[in-house]
Amino acid sequence: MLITINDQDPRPVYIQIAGQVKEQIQRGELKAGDELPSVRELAGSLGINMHTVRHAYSILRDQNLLVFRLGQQAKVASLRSQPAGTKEIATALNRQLDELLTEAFLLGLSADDFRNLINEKINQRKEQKK
Amino acid sequence: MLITINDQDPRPVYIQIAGQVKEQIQRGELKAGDELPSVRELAGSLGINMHTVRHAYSILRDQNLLVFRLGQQAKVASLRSQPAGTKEIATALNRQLDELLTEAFLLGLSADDFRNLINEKINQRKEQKK
DNA sequence: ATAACTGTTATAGTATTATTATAACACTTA
DNA sequence: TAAGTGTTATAATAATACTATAACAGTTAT
Repeated sequence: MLITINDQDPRPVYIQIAGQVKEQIQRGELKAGDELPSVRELAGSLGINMHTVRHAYSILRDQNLLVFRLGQQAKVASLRSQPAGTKEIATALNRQLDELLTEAFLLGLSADDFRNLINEKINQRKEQKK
Repeated sequence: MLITINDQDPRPVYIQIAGQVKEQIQRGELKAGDELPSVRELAGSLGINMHTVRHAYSILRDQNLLVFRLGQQAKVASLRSQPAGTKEIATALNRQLDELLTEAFLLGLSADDFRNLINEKINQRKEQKK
């Protein structure tokens, strides 16, 4: 669990932490059931307060990415246990995709350029899996 | 220029404004050279302070989306006049695309699912242009 | 020229949010 | 029982966001 705080980053610390943990989950570096460092431990190693870490974790719990149980460390949630369902998340994905497309076209990319870019990235991932 | 402030939104007002203006530029509702409402005018209609609007505009200027000239209202920048060049923006696009891909795959989408989704969206845009 | 607009800069004060500091509580595990 | 979890509560401090005024420098139209 490598978490760093960037003083130059204008975003609050708890957002930075939540973002980094989220990324590690999305990248598969943290898998369902994996334990996170305790709020006191992470806070200690980062030199910040316990509650700031807790705040970060709580946000991810609200997004159903983490699961808390009293007396135990926070764990990465299993994907199936997302009560929000795929529906809402899919709409979020749609929105993000729309934004990305407009941005790409703004940059002067053609539809084919974009398709090629996508294919490149997909192939990169396939190779990494090998 | 329809700009609204959502009190429920945890993000600061200047971020909300900057975000909405940015979206309108990306959607083509605001085109290069279009004038934005003056900071005093927009602030007045939103019931907020001049400097808050200015802060929002300044962020977009730093992103090379707006151009300021003393004595004149802020204008939407022409895309070619982005000194940062396509390079940095392209890396931002790359990063966003990576995040989106991981998120999509997390949701269980296959590579083909994703390609189909992209194609649908591209076709939607082509139809809108007609 | 002048009046009425622009954005710019400066200074200050207030309001809100983020962070820290302590402490006690409830629960789990060894 | 002891040492580790997250939880809750309260309070104080630090940092950020927002407002309030005012003056300045440039533009545009009268």
